Parts: sequence; structure tokens; C-alpha cells
Amino acid sequence: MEKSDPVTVTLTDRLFDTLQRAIVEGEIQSGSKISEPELARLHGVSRGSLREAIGRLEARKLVERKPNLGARVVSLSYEQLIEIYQVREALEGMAARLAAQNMSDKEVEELQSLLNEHGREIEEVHGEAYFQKQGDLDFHYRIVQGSKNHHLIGLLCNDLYHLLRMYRFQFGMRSKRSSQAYDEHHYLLNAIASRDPEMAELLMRQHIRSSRRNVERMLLES
Amino acid sequence: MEKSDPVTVTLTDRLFDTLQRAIVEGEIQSGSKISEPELARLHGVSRGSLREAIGRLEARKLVERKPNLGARVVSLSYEQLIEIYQVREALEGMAARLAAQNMSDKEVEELQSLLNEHGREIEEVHGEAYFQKQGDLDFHYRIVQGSKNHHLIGLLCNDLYHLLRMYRFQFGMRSKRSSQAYDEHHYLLNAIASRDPEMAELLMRQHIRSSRRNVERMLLES
DNA sequence: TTGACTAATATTGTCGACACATAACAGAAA
DNA sequence: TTTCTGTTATGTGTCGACAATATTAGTCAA
Repeated sequence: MEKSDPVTVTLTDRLFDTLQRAIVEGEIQSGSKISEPELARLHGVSRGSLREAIGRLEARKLVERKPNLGARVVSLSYEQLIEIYQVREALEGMAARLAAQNMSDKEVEELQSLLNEHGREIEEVHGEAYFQKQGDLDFHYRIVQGSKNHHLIGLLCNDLYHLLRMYRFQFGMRSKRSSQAYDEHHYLLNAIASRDPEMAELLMRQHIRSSRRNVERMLLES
Repeated sequence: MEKSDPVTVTLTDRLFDTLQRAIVEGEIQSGSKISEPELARLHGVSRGSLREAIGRLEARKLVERKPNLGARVVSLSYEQLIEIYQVREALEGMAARLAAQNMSDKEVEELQSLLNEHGREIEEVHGEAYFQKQGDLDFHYRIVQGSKNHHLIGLLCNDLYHLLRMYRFQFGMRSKRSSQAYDEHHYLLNAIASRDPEMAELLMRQHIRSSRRNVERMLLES
């Protein structure tokens, strides 16, 4: 009789999740100072637990801490976003390469149906926002999982993606290129399905570069 | 009047450094359990501070923690080492690409003299151990710095390199291919000096792949 | 002897309080 | 008024103690 995963997650764990969401979604203003006593009182928790949670946020680069001065939520800059995209290009490129080698046939099939789904939705809605918001992340997420490289998976899914979501939330970045992105996903998946690692990496990197250029344009307008 | 950097680093900081060194160099057996009360007593420090230090070690993937069970030093496996090399290939490849674009002429020159130095040392000593141990890291370190991408620099210099050093210490990995590595460094630096990002990335990735193959051979012997 | 159940022990999670550093403020000197 | 200095106040760093959970030891029955 399997006891269903006691969900005993420690208090610090829950706190961390809560704070991460609050920061990513902008409830806690980016760049603002974090007062330990205030936050602790607010969440009805001791400062010790809070500090451990903040420590984890720092590890994920969502807050910055200076000794004796306290912690601030990172402030989002254009330069930092570019840096993130460069790292992402490198890592996801490798993920695509590995996915072409290591994804199971079943996973590839499921990814194909997911992509078909996206295609229909784009036709129907004359696809505007949905794609970037959810579908895009889903697609990338699955490929990263398919790499089967746990270190890589951790770096992308635990660290980078939250930072990216933070930018999307706060800069209101929604792509106006869903049909192009869809095409790119299509080619990429073909490369993976034909087990062509070289091509998969190449296409993934192009896809991310073009996504970056799109973001650059968008930000330079405002 | 510049006050010289108060070196007030918090107690947790020093603890973290100490523990990180101890783990990397194998003083604390890999795979062994970390007892909070014991370690705290040993270092004459409270459990709270120790726990914060352990938290940072966890973020750098040097220890693994399970709720209510405590922390263990990561156990090094062949599979994990391969994973690390794959991540490293992706990240350092990108670093080399960016370095070719962003390194200052001065930095390139300094790197060239460093490499010449290495060349002389290899000739003299009929270069055995030195290269892998120090020179190799120096060279890579500088290129990563030259990328000017702080996110990338953090990932490589703060996280990956310590893990790698841990493997080297504990598996006693010393390369028997210093002259080949030297040649590869040479070609790579040429690409950077001629500001050829594409070629720089290509050569760096080949270099790391061949280093990985070397490590694989070495481990499969024992 | 083995197995399961219970009691005792040790370890982790959480808390509140104290020590110290930094920031805010008020008053004196220029 | 402006600047400097000493004082107050807020906030972070560190600690020791209590509560909750896991591990070990011990007991009894099969």
C-alpha cells in the first residue's frame, strides 16, 4: 500500500514557493528591498525560516544580498536579459542535441501531438497571445526533459525559466510571431524525430536567437 | 581615504568557504552524511549559521538535502561527470564565442603570454601534471571572464568548476595529454585573436569533448 | 532466531532573543 | 545654511532552546 507522498514539505519550502511566485509575477516590486522582520510577520513565520527561503531565492538569482545591508529583488535590465538569452541559447541548444539522441519514441510522438494542438489553436484564434504564454514553454520544457541530462534540466527548469517568466510578466512581453515560432518548432521537432542531433541543435539555437531579436525589438520600442 | 575592504565577511561566508574546500578536496568523504550538531560543534558555531552554509552548498550541488533526513555530500558517479561535461561544452563554447567578440586587445595579449609560459613549462618538465592542475584552469578561467557575460561567468566559475575540481581531486585525474591540450589552446586563442566567434566556439567545444574522452578512458581503466 | 511493536534517543525544523552593524536623526560648530 | 559628530533606532547576523520527525534499542510473540 503506497502511502501517497506525505507532502510534508517543510515550511521553508512552501515559503520559498510563495515568494518565488510573488517575485516572478511582480507582486513584490523588482528592485525593492526585502525587510526580514516585515516579511516574516506578514507570513506569520520566524525570521530564521524566512532567511533560508531568501537564501534559496538568492541561489536562483531572484534576489541579491549584501552583507549587513539586506536583500533586494533583482532589478531587470536590458543587458541582463540579453545575457540570459545567450546562456539559454547555449544550454537549450545542447538540450535539443541530446533530446535527438535520448528522447523515447513515445515522447517524440506526444510532443508531435502537442505541436499539432498548437497548430489548430493558432488557426482558430488567429493565434495571438496564447502561444508565447503557455504553449511555447511547454514545448521547450519537454525537449529539455528529453535530454535526460539532470544537471541541464535543473539549470534550465529551476533557474533560467523562472527568470524568463519574470521578464515576461513585468515587461508584458507577448510575442507577435506565434505562427513563425510554430514553424520553427515544427522543423526542430522533425530534426529530433529523425534523430539528427547536429540539426536539432542548430535549429534550436536559431529559434532562440530569433526569439531574442524579437524581444530586443519589442523593448527598444518602449 | 579608501578603507581597505573591511573583510567583515559574515561568519556564514567563511564557513561556506571552509566547507566547500573540505568537500572539494575530499576531507569530507563524498557520499557521507553531514551531521549538523557535530559539524556545528566542530567549527564552534551555531546550527543556524551552519544550516545557511549548507544551503549554499546545496545550491552549488555539492550536497543534497532531503527534508527531515539531513544532507549528504554528493556522490560522484560516472554518469554525472558526463552530464557535467555536456553542460560545460555548451557553456564554455558560448563563452569562447563571446570572448572572441568582447575580450579587450590587452586581455588577449596577456592570455597569449600566459600560453607561451605554459609552452615553456611543458618543454622543460616534459610536462606531466602541472598543466591540467593549474594552467588549464587558468586558461579557461580567463576566457570565461573575457565573455563579459556575468550570468555565464557565475555558472561556470561558481558552480561547475568546483564540481570539476572535486572530481579531479578524488579520482586523481591528471591528464597525460598536456602537449595536445596545449596545441588546442593555441588554435583556440588564435581564433579569439582574429575575432572569429564561430571558429572559437567550434574549437572550444572540440577541446572539451576531447578532454572528456580522455577522462572517460581514464575512468574505464580503473 | 526472526519479526513486529513500543520506548528511548538523536537529528532536523522552527522559533524568539541578543549582539552588532548600518542608517536616520538631532544638535553644535563653521 | 551647511557640515560634522554623537545618539537613537531599525535591521541583519548569530545563538541557544523547544517541537516535530526519524532512527535506534529493546521487548515480546511466533
